[in-house]
Amino acid sequence: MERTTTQTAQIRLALTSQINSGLLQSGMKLPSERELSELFGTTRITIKEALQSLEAEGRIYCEDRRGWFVAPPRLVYNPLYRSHFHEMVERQQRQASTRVLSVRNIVAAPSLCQELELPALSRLFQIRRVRSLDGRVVMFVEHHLKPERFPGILELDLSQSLTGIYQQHYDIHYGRSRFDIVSTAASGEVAQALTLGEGSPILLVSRVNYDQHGAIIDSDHEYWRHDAVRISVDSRPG
Amino acid sequence: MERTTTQTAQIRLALTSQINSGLLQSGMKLPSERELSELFGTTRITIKEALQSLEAEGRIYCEDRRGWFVAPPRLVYNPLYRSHFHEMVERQQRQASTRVLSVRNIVAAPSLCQELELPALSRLFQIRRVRSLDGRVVMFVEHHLKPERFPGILELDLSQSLTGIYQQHYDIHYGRSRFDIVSTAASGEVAQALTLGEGSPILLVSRVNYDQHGAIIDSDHEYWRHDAVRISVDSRPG
DNA sequence: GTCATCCTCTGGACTAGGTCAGTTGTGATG
DNA sequence: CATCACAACTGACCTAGTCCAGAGGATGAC
Repeated sequence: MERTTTQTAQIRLALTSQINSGLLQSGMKLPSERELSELFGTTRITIKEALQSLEAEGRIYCEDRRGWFVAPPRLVYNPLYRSHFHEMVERQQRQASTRVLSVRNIVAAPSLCQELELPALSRLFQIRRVRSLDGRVVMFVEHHLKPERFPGILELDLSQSLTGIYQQHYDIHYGRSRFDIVSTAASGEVAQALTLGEGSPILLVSRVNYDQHGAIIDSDHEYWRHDAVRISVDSRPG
Repeated sequence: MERTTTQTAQIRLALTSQINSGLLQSGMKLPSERELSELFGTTRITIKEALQSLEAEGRIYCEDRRGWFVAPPRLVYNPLYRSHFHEMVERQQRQASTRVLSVRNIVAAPSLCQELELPALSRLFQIRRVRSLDGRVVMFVEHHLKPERFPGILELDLSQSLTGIYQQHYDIHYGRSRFDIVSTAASGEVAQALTLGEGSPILLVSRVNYDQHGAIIDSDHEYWRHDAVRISVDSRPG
């Protein structure tokens, strides 16, 4: 009974080398947990632990009751530019799509009032969308807009780029922006939208956007599948 | 047998409300997994799952064979300024410390050559350090410096701020910087240095630093405990 | 051809234990 | 009073299963 490393580490190693060698390619399905447990002569719990640590590394991902898949390369994303998502994705030779989940006129939660420097009990437009990369949902985003700046926006086709709509319909251009990144866990609607289990690690990018005159216009809360993105910031853009 | 939510979710809820209410304060130890499993009438595996999801959320953290603790507030960190770590921490009314792990003259790995725009097989100074926040190790960092720019630096006291040493001894000041953030998993030395299990989620901040003339001077790879930090970037610093 | 139905495969959630290896406090010993 | 050995406690790691619900394909009625 050798114990140079743990069993979990051995399974992890075996799978990573398969991926690195190209035998398991991006998007391919791994054998089922049951098959793997037989293959490695262990229990599903041990297999699951190995799989979860590879998931944490961003090498593989899980689709609920469908199986485990090799993770595609990360999307490179600079949150300083609120660029058109589709454009950014296409520049990286990938395919993007956006789906609107809901559109509402809500009373702002306290944390939102603070974030957008609003008085208590202000109203806001809330837009919830999911964005996919090569057919896989990678981000859930919640936008909150100041209603007085965007009359009638909720009637437009919001599966387009908001940046584009702002420019074309409201003559608003982005200026400064400010963002925070925290590594946290999916829960509730976020978990559901990203088809993740409750408690899966995700990356939350919260951004407050200012217009060309320095006034706050809206905020975004982007919940990214942690393995789908590489955040890249340059203090002096080329 | 009620099944409004899962058992895991109930345990998570019970613990979060205890933390929110202040009954469990920052840094306090939770009961052991065994105690909790008795308390909630379930098995250790289920308890562990709940604990891990709270860990992913950043509410609690685990110390190897010591127990689970309530996580302290996150450090706010702007990687665009390579500020003095100690200064930054103290501005946030926290306590910082740095420990040097190793100091070496190495042959650069291919990925490093690329990152620092070096020819193949270049030599580099490598400095490895861990940094603590209020006594808890929160970050493992690996610096790679161009040797020709820093003669004799390996003989200095490297538990100080590198930024300070650069300024005082070499008259080098930071200009532009560029950084990437990916959410990944701890392994090997990183896991050990941060006293994390293999496969625990961490935040890797990779930075390339340029001097006041725009020449590359060094790079850092910072491996952060994911629950210890909030990355915060403002495109127009106040 | 279309659509509902069923059946199989998947991971999700859970039980009920076990051994091992660090960590820590306690108490005896010098 | 310091120090060292030891026992108790901790999470790490593992076994060997059960039952459930969603996803997806095959099948068959219309």
